[in-house]
Amino acid sequence: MLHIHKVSEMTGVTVRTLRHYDQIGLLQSTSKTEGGHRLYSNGDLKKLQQIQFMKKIGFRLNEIKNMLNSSDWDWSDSLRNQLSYIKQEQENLNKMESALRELIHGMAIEDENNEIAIQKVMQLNNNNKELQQKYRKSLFKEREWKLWEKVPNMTSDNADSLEWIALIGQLKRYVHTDPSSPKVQNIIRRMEEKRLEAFDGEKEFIDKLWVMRMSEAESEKLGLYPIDQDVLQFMNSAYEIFIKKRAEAHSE
Amino acid sequence: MLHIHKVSEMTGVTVRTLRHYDQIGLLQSTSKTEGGHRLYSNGDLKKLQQIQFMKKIGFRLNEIKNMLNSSDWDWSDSLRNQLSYIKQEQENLNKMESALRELIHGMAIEDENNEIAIQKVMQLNNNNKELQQKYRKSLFKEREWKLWEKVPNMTSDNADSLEWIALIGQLKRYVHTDPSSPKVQNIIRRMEEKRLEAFDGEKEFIDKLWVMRMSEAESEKLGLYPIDQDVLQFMNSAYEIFIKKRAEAHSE
DNA sequence: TATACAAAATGACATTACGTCAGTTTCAAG
DNA sequence: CTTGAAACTGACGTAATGTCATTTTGTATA
Repeated sequence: MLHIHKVSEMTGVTVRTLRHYDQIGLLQSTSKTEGGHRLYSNGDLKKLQQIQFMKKIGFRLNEIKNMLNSSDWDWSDSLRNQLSYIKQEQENLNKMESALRELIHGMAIEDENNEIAIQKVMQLNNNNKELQQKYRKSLFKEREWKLWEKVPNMTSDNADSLEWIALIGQLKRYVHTDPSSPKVQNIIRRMEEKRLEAFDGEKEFIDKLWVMRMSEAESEKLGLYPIDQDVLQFMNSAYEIFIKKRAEAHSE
Repeated sequence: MLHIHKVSEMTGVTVRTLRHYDQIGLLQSTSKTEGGHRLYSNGDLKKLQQIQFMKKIGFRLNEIKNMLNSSDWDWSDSLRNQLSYIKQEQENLNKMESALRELIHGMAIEDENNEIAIQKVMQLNNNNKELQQKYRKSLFKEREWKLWEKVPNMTSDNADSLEWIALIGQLKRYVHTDPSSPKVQNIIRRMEEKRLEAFDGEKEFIDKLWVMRMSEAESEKLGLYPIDQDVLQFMNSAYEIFIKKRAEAHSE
């Protein structure tokens, strides 16, 4: 069990940052002293290492949080991913090196008209961004895959799960109608009710469904949702209307 | 002459970012159309490339601005620097690769007790930060060097410059006294007067002196000021007192 | 056991480098 | 001379910390 300063020292992550990660629930120390001092375990260190990598390839903290929290997470898988990423990065740097050399030499000779070389160098930076995107995508996909693997299981032995599937199916039918219509709002209300009463293995599924709803914007960029984009978007706006209406009802 | 969208396309820097750089005076397009559309020149592209690199190694935008604006700036020098940086980065990645391999293998065998390996991997990240620091430092130093190269020149043919040197010398003598004392404040006042009446080549020097004053905090971290740290710090606090007093005098 | 002092905590506000959006103006092409 | 794409200018928003002020906790020593 390590106290916060020690962890900071070992990993180079500032104390402030660790506390922030705790606050947003990204990395909560396994235990605390009576007085509330954070005590980090070995597993916490692993998680932190994960976080560092995911940050490096451009994930936002809340995205990282979602992915790490979703129980199924394999640290050794991730390490292999990291290794492969590094190798790609190496290649990229090699390209960068020759591009720079070219530019330097070109300058000596012509000193102008090297726009093309400049472009080359700068676009290699983008290359890097693309690389990050690629790895983000692959991490995402891996996770999605594991998620949907569970669905058939659920459907087979549980009436509740069947209703979920049904609800999504219904929603699908109304995709091109008004999301504030009573029919749609009823479906949403039912979904919200079910969400609240959910438990156990199913809870996990439903939470994920909700997480997906939340990160819809991001996922659109990646274009990899198993639920059709439009259904998700529709569900999203319908849900927002639902929440708003309920809030209004409450305040009266 | 390229319009903003084209530049964005070529370099992967967003349009918003380019406008931002213009706004803060970091990269103003060489020319504009009558209607105010930005037109970027070849030189602007070079500057942008510079900016990208300096950002990569961790400079803040306003630091970059200061360094690029200070007339003496050699693009080919910088390219060589970039090349050398890249090579170091490659080495770093190699280390990272073997550290990761070690970790992956270690996991298969013992599955615990790999704290040391984790630490290794994470500290390689810091290695990267250190590398950046190192290159920041070297860029800084190069610039400082060019700056102080000018001082003898100045002193030789200009009474004003001599007074500057003298003022700094005087300040040095009072370093361990009260910065709000009349003696010190008089020196500061004289400096401020001279700063305001400065012009031409000298102006450049004085501006730089002031820039240094401003970025004292940052430079302390780097620990590379040609003017002794304590003198600068002293000058800084004395100047702040001076400004405050003047403001009070005004408001009465 | 009391005391003192480093290190931890919490909370609030600041900062950097953009993104996003809204409303307006400019430009090039037909 | 119009018209649509692309540029412009604000103004406000955001993410991931940094910074600072104040309070608590843990431990080493008297």
